[in-house]
Amino acid sequence: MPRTLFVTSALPYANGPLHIGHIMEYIQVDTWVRFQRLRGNAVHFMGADDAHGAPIMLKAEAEGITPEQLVARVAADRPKYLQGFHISFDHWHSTHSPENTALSQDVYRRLKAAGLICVKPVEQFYDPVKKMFLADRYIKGECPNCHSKDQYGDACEVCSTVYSPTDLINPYSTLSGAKPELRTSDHFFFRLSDPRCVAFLKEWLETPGRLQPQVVNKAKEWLSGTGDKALGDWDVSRDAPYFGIEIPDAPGKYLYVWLDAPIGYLAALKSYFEAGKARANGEPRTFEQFLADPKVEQIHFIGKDIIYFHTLFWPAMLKFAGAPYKVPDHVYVHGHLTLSGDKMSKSRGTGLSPLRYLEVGMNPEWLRYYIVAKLNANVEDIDFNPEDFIARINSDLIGKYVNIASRTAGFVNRHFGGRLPAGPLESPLLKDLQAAAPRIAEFYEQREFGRAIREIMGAADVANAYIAQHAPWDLAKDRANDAQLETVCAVSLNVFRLLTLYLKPVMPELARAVEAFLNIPPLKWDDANHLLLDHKINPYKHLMTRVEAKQMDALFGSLNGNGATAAPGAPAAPAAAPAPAAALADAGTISIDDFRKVDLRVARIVEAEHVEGADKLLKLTLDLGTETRTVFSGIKSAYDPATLKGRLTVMVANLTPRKMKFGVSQGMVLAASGEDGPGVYLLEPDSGAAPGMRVT
RNA sequence: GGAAAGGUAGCUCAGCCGGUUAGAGCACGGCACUCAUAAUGCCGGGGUCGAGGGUUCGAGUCCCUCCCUUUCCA
Repeated sequence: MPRTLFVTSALPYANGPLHIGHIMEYIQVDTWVRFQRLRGNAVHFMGADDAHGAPIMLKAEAEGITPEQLVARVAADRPKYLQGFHISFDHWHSTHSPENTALSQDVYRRLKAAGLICVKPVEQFYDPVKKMFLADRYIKGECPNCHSKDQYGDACEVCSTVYSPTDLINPYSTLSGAKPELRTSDHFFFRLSDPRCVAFLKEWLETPGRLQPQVVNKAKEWLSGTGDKALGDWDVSRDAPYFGIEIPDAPGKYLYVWLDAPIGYLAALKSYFEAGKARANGEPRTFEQFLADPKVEQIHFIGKDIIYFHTLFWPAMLKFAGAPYKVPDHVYVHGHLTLSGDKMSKSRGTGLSPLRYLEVGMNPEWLRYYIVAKLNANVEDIDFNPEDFIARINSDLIGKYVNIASRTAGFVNRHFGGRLPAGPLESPLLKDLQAAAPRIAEFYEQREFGRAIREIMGAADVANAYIAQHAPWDLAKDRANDAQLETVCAVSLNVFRLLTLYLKPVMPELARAVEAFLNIPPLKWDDANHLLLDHKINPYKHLMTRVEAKQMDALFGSLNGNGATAAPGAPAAPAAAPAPAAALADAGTISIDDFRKVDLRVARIVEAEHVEGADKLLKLTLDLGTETRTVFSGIKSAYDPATLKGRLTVMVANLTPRKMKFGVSQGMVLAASGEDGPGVYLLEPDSGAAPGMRVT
């Protein structure tokens, strides 16, 4: 009996392009989904942009466009990535959509009717200039503990003290610079602490097989916390102005983005049904019928950073909204991707750019294979290591797997007119490999991808030893050996066919090429039960190329070259320019798109001060028009802080913030300097430029 | 400060409920082979399994303490 699966990946925030972390998750889900399809299960794989919230509203404002325009622009960018890495979503939608508005308001009304929404006054900082309430991250001030300046409203990055924004000394809005005032406003809360919710969640969490054990432990920690760790009610409203969905019957109040975001899963599904795509995919029922069916498995893949929302709020929301809403059957959590052991920046996506990966012409299936080979069912981070990547791809895929076909297909074409014999093939090797199908399937099913790959590559090793042992090149020297030669090649190519099937969830395009080579219809999992005999194959063309070190250089070039070694916050980023002529020759060229990635802005130095204990750094406070930044810059030798105040300069505004001994540097200012002689010269725009202007 | 996960060969990782000389792939050395876009096969060197205690006939595997990494929480 085939299963029916409604599968989602986490919705990416629509304030910027997809980064490698998203791609890693998509590769995991896509592999699992493709495996399910191969097995004959019905899969409806949904994705969408998470389009609401203050950050998007403010970013759009800073760019002088509407939030709608911003999310539309970001959405237009998605297919490049999804198609590029062969991610087979059945539908992609947005939380900024009529479907999501209707569903979110519906869920809200039902929760309210169930008595699970309450109103409480909340006192919060308000920006009188921007005329809006401020989330903690938009408030800065002096740490009440260590008195470091410019600390965020939730915690001090210097002394790690945690406090609330109201504890800050001399707080200011990072949006306008204004002094925020405390104001009170009514907020709506989802009563997660209601005994009904707690009882339900306990049961939901403890259902065997639903969640990974580590995830259950984590969620239960939150659920059963006492005292100040007790599970609190969830503030689900925000005051206007807010880019989001209006709360029914509450003018000026909007649903918090985290309420409508997961409902976006359902909105995508609804849109998919209404567009007729579900029907085209073999699902005749309506959206409501489908959703309400307890046999439909609702499965969410997410990263470990959002366990909280998906194991507490989300199931509780669905449960108490009632039919046709249904609680998730599974939430599968994965770890993050690190780059040679270093954490990648989530927001900036530095490190490994998926777009660059595609642009330098690297094969997307290499990355799919590499990531899948390292994934397991645990909530563990996996590491991307360039040398390891090259070794793994070249040795596993080209040296072992593809090589099996490459080294035997020639004989079949030269000696037997491209025809495989009628058999039967009595081969323990093939028998074992066929017998491995259920085991490998179970590994895929359980998301133990690394084990599946080990099993598959182990078989490839055996096959190569088999070929070496039977030496078809020796057999080919004498026609008397034809029968044996034919058998060796037929066994080898049948091994290759089975390995291709087992790898097909990971490398669909390669599998397609192999199917063309073998002249067969698309492989399904059940095809492991029989062999390919008495069959004409096509001439072999090589199926996959090796990774070259220079491709990795191209992928990471700009990072390994100078960015990683130059002290962030220091001026002149490209390592203290040597002889200019040489530097120009060595630098290579970049595209205009590469250049556009650098967000250069005019900034006014509103504050410049010495840093105690630092012999090169000055601490600069920069006004960017819409916000202020703190930047540590190595220009102490050349400038007296007093002379810098009020001057305009140019800064890199989208540089990953870097924690330094003295605080966090949120960008860098540009300055010229000679080879090793003295002198650092701060850049300054011509008169008329204003803080926040882009430099292009 | 509390919690979780992890720390096994140069690199990336396996090692189920404790059991004999700790494994694989890559890298490295030697040999073989030449069908395959130098791919493949065989052999080999290489690990005090983070440190220190303990339980046990026996511990990488269980218990305690500590160190390091990453993450979460207040």
